[in-house]
Amino acid sequence: MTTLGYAILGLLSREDLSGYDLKRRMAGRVGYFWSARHSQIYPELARLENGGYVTHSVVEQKERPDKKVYEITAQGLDDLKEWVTQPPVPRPTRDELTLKTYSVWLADKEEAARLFREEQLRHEEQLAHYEELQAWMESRHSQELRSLDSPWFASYASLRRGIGYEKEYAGWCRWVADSIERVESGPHSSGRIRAHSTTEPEDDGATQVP
Amino acid sequence: MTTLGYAILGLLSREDLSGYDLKRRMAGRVGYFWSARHSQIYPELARLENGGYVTHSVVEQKERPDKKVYEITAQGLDDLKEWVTQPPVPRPTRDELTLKTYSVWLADKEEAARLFREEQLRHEEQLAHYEELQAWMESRHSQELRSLDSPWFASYASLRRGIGYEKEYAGWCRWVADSIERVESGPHSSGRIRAHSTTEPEDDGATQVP
DNA sequence: TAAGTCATGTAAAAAGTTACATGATTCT
DNA sequence: AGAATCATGTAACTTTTTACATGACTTA
Repeated sequence: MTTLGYAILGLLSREDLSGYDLKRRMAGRVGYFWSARHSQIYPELARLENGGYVTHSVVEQKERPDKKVYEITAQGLDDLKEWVTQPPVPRPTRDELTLKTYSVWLADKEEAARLFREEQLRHEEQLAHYEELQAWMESRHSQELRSLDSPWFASYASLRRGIGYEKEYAGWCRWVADSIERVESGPHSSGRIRAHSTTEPEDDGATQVP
Repeated sequence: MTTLGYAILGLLSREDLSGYDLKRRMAGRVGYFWSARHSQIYPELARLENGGYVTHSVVEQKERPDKKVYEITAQGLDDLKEWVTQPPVPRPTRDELTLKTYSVWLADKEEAARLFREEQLRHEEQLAHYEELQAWMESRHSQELRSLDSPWFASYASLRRGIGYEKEYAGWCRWVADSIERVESGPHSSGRIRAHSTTEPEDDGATQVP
């Protein structure tokens, strides 16, 4: 079973949904931490059904195309429950902005400052959006948030991760942008630095910087 | 040009390296925010050379196999500089632990608490490792850290991102684990909640929770 | 009437992981 | 003697993205 499969089961454990519905959930909500396009969702649903994790029934609609509504099976629910507490398979981080940062010493400083200021804004906007959701949940679902068996608690816990992530990311962007703007017209070193100096320890392949 | 290509160029802008050296850098250092296996690195180096971004020379070694040492070209350096300040292509977040959290309401609470406690530890260990590097950089390279044109500044800025990320992640794990442990033997709601209650707004496909 | 939503699929390409393959030297 | 390191590649597979494909109905 793939992680995408569990993402789908996680949604179906809360409500019965069509492939189209799942696509929309993967754009917002769950999409904040796991996303997929419809071209990935439809084949995955077929695989899940083949494996006995979900079943579907065709719902005929007037004025709208018919749809296949998927429901999680007892087996699917059991598998999902099991998976939740298994340690996640370690995936390497891939963050393009941090990678750019690693080469920012080569870049035009004005453009670099603009980049980090822009990214700071992006993350602050996302944070504001999350905080709206948080306020809404805390006001309208304060009871359920305290029950570990409620999906609202689970949603809330995930949301808190998003909030912490965006807050930290925005703050870091601000720090980088500030650092660049402060020193922008300050003292300069003489161009590129290549070939390590003698004070640097030899590379043992694991513990060195930069 | 792929992001992996720029990751390689970012390393080669600092020192000339063989494919094997690059593989090691991608395991630590740069690997903290962009990683690749050697099976991806060797073909990418060939593509980069084909495009005129790098050149190589064979270095014969006694007692060790000969190696190809790659050097960045003027064109490669220009391209890298340009790329650094371009806004990163938005990539969807994929975080398996947060996805698991979304379904944690279904899980055994004792096992769930153990999971988040373990993950907290993992992130605290990574944080400790980063903070060692930080202390080392601040003591041995305090001058270069203030120069925007120094690769040490760039490494330091990237490292600060890693520190913030791990600190926030560990803190969130602790919060989840604490939440579960505090209420573990508290009041229970009656099993699964399916089919949304009437107080929930209809899904407009973008702004709803959970 | 043009754009957008609802609805479901397939195909091709790119990116990334795991496995296959080889061979010398060095450390335990 | 066996495991690990140095060194470079290819092949197969999985995952993800982008593009192709269709068609009815609704809103601007």
